[in-house]
Amino acid sequence: MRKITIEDVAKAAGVSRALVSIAYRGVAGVSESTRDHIFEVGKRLGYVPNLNAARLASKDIRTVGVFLQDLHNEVFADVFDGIRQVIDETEIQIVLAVGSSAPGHDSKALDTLIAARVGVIIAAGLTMADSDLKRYAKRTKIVSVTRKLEGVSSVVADDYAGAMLATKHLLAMGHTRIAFLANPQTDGYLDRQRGYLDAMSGAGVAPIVQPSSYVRMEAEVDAATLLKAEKPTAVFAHNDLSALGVLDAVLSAGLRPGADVAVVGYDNTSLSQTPVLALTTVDPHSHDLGREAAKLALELLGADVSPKTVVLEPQLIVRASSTKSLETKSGRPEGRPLI
Amino acid sequence: MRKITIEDVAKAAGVSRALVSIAYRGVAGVSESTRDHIFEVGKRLGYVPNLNAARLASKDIRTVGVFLQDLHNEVFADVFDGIRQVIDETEIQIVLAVGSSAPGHDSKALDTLIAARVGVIIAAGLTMADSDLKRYAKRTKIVSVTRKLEGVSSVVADDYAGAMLATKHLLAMGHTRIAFLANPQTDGYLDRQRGYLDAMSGAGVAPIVQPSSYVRMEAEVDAATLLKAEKPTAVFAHNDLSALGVLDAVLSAGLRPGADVAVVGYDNTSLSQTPVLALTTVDPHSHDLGREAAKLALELLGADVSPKTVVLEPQLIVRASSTKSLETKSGRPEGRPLI
DNA sequence: TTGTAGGCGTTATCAT
DNA sequence: ATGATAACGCCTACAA
Repeated sequence: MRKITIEDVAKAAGVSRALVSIAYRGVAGVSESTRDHIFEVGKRLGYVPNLNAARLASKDIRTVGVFLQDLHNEVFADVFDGIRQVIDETEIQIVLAVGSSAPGHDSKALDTLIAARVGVIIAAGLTMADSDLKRYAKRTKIVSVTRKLEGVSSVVADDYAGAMLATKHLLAMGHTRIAFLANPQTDGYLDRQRGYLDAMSGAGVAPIVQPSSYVRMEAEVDAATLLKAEKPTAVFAHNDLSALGVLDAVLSAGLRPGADVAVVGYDNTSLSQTPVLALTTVDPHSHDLGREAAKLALELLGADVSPKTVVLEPQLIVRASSTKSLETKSGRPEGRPLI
Repeated sequence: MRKITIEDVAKAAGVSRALVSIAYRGVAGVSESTRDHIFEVGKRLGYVPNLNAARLASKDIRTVGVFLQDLHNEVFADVFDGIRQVIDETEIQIVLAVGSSAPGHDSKALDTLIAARVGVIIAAGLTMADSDLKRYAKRTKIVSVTRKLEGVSSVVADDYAGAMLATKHLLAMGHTRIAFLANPQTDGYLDRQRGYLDAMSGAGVAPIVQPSSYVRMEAEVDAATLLKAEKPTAVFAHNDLSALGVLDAVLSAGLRPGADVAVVGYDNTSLSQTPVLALTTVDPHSHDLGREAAKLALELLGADVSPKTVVLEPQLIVRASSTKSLETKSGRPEGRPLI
């Protein structure tokens, strides 16, 4: 089955290749009648434009590249939904590249996007070093999502403020032994930790920081260590996935989440929204981050806009996992306790 | 900053374009010394091969397209990991396209892949009609994952057997009022329901089927309806995400999962593995499905292999959510009860 | 091992 | 509104 090309359609429709191209791109320059005719012929022949040829020939790129750090973390699915919602309203195409929980995978993914000659890259969750990211930004237009860097257009939630909210919530609940389960210190995401530290010192309470990772199982182990060594009455995890690990550790220790140990996550993934887990968390509005990033990317695509940063206000979502008074079994509007 | 091309590298290195091409493709035909020299020059100039041009020019495609139904369902992340593990060992590129929980999105995604002229498509979780899928299979080489269809190469777990295992497990636990929370009847995935039905009729027990969807929130509502109307002592959900909804509904009804109502899911996503949820489920070995699919795709890429079907044996994973005897608070090897 | 030249399927510029 | 014709950057025989 030979691939049919624009020429086949042109010949069959009795017009030039140029007209077929114009018709399929949806730009002005064809009469309605011939356009309809071209489409009819094209459909009959089963013509599908060759994107490779199109991208090679076209000057102004009609493609945005999207990088997502990890498909196992639903945050990135939320971000992607936002991106797609905006992009789908245009004629622009998306090329997707994904990393993994392993570091170093992200520069490989960016390389793929660059090799595809996308007009702009929306990168969500980069963990490469600042210097590397800046080097990439020099070669290509980049919109960084969730990761802020001077000189690079970025769309972020105010993680510092979000972490403040979460920590202050725990302080207000009367906790004094509040631990922070941290992400790797080298990944460029330290605002949550800073917010926690400043909220703690602002209240004159000693901080407890337990280093951990992005993997739930490791978070569980680290949380178990933490519980045994520090006996905190509250744990604030750097994201929802890790918070799940904390819940596990709390249960394993024979304690009751929400009652004996308050647990707070970050991201407001659908996981935390589940009544079974009822995880108190901070909502960075991931979907909106994606939307904003896409809008910014579209601007970038058109012209050379100077770097811009969009910051969204996070929101604290209080659920049963951090609410001691909720330890009874009675029904409640915002979720249910675990125990 | 003008994009630098293969010609720039050739000129700077004092060789022909062909040699540079050969060098970068990693095929035989260059002396080691000149290859090193070419790479050195290329790196200095910041040369990145243009994939669009490469794909346009090359006869034998070095690209596989991957379609994933829904980024919000971790099963597809597992499948993708398996695919990538195999593909990453080759020089072959992956082009990714994703659908959504909304139907009809998948044919659009496949179109993108076809437009990118990938050599073969690995499609995980297609929900289009059989007839549509067959039509696509006529135009392009397709490996269907999780969805089996005659005449199309596919890699699947034996869902019928898996559902049998799950249902028989519940029967063995002494349940007689076992309900099945079903996926949409139009999506091409009915084996799980068939397995359930046959296991039930085999035991001479009346089945209870509650239609539902892929969205957790809807599953929760449907499960609530089910609990009230049928008062089942066990619910087998078509996948883990829906099972989570069932857990929610059970708790909302003031019942205890595992003790009052046994809950079983399907997929063995990391969600179900979490001790907090401790969800009994069926493991379709998603990662292996991805691996097998990738291997098959690589074969297809090389030659015109006739359609082949790979079937993996699923495995029942028993956890606390379906084990009545686990309703105490004592420690246990496989997870912990919810209550 | 190295170089030459034609072609891949579009887009874009310039006429008409 | 339509058509002719260079690019676009790379691959691939083929020749040397």
